Amino acid sequence: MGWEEVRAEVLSRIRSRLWAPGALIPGEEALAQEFGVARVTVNRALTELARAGLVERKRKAGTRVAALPIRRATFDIPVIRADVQARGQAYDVRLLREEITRPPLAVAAALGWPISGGEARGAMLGLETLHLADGRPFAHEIRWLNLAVLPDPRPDFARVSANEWLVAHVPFQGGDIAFEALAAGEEVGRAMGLDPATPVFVTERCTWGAEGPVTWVRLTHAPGYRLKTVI
Amino acid sequence: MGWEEVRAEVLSRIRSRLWAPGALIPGEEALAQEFGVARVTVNRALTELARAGLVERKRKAGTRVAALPIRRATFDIPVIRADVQARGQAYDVRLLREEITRPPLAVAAALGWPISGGEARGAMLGLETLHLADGRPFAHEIRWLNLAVLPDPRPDFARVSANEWLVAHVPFQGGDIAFEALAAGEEVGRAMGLDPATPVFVTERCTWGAEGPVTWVRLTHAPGYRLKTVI
DNA sequence: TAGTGGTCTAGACCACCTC
DNA sequence: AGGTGGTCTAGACCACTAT
Repeated sequence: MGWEEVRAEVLSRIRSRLWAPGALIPGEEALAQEFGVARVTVNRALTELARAGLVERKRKAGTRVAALPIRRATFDIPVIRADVQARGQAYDVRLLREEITRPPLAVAAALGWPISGGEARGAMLGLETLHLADGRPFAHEIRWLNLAVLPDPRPDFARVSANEWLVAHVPFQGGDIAFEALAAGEEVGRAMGLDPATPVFVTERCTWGAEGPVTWVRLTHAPGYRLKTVI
Repeated sequence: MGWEEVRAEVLSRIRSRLWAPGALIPGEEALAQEFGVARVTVNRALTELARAGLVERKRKAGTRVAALPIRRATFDIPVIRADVQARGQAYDVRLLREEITRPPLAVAAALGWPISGGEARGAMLGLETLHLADGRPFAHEIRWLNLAVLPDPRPDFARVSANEWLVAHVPFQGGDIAFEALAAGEEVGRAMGLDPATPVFVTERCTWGAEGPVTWVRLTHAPGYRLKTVI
């Protein structure tokens, strides 16, 4: 009996409500004995179930079936070029704007970028990019980059996607991502050839490295875009 | 040196490009020796990195740094009541419609429900629900339930949220989930008090159990909704 | 303080895959 | 066919925390 079988057995007991939500299940030692495996094997199985959100584990308190067995899903953050090519379409990028200036307040706030009044606020590299699939607008990208992470001279972002350059060259530690539905608006609508009122799927991402903010990105996807995953 | 330290060290070598994207890194045995730990400890660390999408592991071929270090994010599928209450708002539900009839073709197709012509297609339980936060529309839910998973008599879904009843009573094995941005439309707009053209964030979920389809849900979130997670 | 989960080790066998 | 990762075991110690 391997750890996957142990996990399956425990899972089935949870689903059959033999171990109901909120209930305490036997300790690792007891389960190991019952299943005839080493304790580490049970530990591995329960750790996986805990990661999936089906049980909650606490030292001394033991393992409980989650009161509300929340489902946890994982998805890969799309890399646009790969995404387009996976659909069998031709990928192309067009750099619409590139300038060094101070970012909007909302961007600075999200990144924790100094926003103290007037001149004190630092400049960032602002990029506006249109991603094309088979020549048609696929996504519109607004990005602000911390100049400190860029070499001098900086990469030619008209030729290299900023995202791909970053993942390959800038170590980063974490960030956050948010999804929402918005109207395209004037600026993006014009760039993508959409009515400003068109509902669009928007992804916003902040990334930090060891030495502070790296980049802020807002991706507006063309109508029809669906983010899918398996649970 | 524990497995987390090993993971951190390997991660730092990847980020510093000492081990560049696509490169083969030393085997577990070699790393274990270098770090002065057991091979299992290295294994644990590398397994975690593989799960995060930073390295790719294959037997015999060894471990490689991912060519395009895809970021993988995980998020908890929101449980509406918990979601609302976590915002410090009062939660309430209103059941707008409950009927046993044949689901729309799109729903049947998504679930793999028999759609052979006319009478042959089976009926499901259709629910339309409005979730309220502090008395204001928070989300609109359209749900189709496989009658075979329900007891007789069936639960009073005017009092118990279908979602919460399901997670507590119906074993399920998997499903998929998709997010998109749409216009609210006539029906949902009326229920939520929105202009039909309002962009809304929509979640669609299919769930299967051991004995076939369990449920199909379409959640329309009120404007301003953001799905957030950390990467 | 005592009990539970978290982790480590050394050795072993196995499954898979590339060579 | 051989090398690599995947897993198992038995025993041990540690860390956290409920009591």
